[in-house]
Amino acid sequence: MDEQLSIRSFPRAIVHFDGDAFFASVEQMLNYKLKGKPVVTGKERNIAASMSYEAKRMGVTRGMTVQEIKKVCPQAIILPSDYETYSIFARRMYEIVRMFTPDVEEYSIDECFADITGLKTHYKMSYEEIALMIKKELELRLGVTFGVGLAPNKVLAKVGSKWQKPAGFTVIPAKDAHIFLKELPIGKIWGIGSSTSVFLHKLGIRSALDFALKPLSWLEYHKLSKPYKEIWYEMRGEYVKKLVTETNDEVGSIIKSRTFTPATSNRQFVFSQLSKNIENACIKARRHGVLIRAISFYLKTQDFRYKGMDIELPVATCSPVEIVNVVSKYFNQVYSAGEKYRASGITLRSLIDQGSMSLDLFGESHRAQNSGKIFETIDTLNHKYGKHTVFLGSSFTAMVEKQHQGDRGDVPIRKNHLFLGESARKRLDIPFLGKAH
DNA sequence: TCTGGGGTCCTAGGACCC
DNA sequence: TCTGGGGTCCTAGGACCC
Repeated sequence: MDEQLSIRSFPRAIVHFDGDAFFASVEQMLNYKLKGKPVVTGKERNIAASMSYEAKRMGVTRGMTVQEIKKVCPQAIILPSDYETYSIFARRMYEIVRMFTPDVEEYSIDECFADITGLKTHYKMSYEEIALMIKKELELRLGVTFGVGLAPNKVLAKVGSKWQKPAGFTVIPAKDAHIFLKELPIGKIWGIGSSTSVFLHKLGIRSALDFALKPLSWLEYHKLSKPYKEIWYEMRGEYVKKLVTETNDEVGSIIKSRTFTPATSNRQFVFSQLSKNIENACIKARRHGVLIRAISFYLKTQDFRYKGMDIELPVATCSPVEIVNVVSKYFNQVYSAGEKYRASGITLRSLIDQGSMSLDLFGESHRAQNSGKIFETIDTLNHKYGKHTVFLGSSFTAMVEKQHQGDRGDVPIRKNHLFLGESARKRLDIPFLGKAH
């Protein structure tokens, strides 16, 4: 029954570190009054994003609304997420692990992988002892506990780090992999999502072991693609998925999207939401010092259908005005008056380093860059006087309108005006920079 | 669980070229 | 002129992750 998977030597020692209830734990670490209490983050969205173990014990689960949380756990302390602080803790986590080995993959804000292969002689310790030593160091220095898995590869290390919940440590040698995989529904494996789970279920695969025991020809027959073959190899104890140890701070794309409640068919409102997303995305692009050569925008209908367009920009830019202009040209091809929309989003694609820009024959990119300079100045203003001090006229509705106040479709807003936000106007005692009509 | 927000990677298939 | 084969590049869309 417990047929063994192919037994191999232990060529690699991969460790996965997974911060327990990371956001909530960081909050508890920073404020001793929160220790031992049910802490939940995600207040800004009214949805539980991370819960301390005290809150979990009371029945708070991920995705629960604030009202539901208060019902099951009236003492819950609900805090807004503070990603900047969590990121600082994440960087410290990477640094601490790097004190032991340079081969570290910064996988996410609360997880990383480390390759400790070959360090046994250096530390005069077993791999288990080394992994435990790093775990202790992390917990001591960060004040957050970690789930840790040690295995011959990333997939099994992931299984290990989740095996025992708070502060667990689980070693999965290749020869024992079947013991763990037998207990695990296939959908719990990293990289096997709901779609593939359904597909595999139809083929009679229930546990991860069911999948691992199929021959490779079976995977090929059912046209499973490369990522699934890699997972299959790793479940059988092989090392296939390499650690990504180069830290690249360059971004491939930038996405900004926002849901508005309730869903609406107000064209101006939807467009201004999109405009605001474009502004926010461009702020991020400028912070990264990149220019944008292509974009996608989409609207999400009330019943969760996506409609969108991909557009190449005439010039590379980081100016939201350029992009809002382009989007306004195509907006009606996506928007239909009878439809209700619940969200809009923008993706900035084909990003290039600002330094590498060259002028075209007609000085077009020069114009775009100057426009970007204006927005760098605005970034400075916004930094000094508060977020959203200056914003585009096309975002006006999104900035000031409370949706419930009803349609304001009759307010004429000029697209390319910059507005000063409320707080700055008060402080500086000046009217709108550009007047709406 | 009727469903946030920000990302990456992979594949199929079309366009184009030799 | 017709036909076939093969390679590269690009994009749309799906799937998955935290």
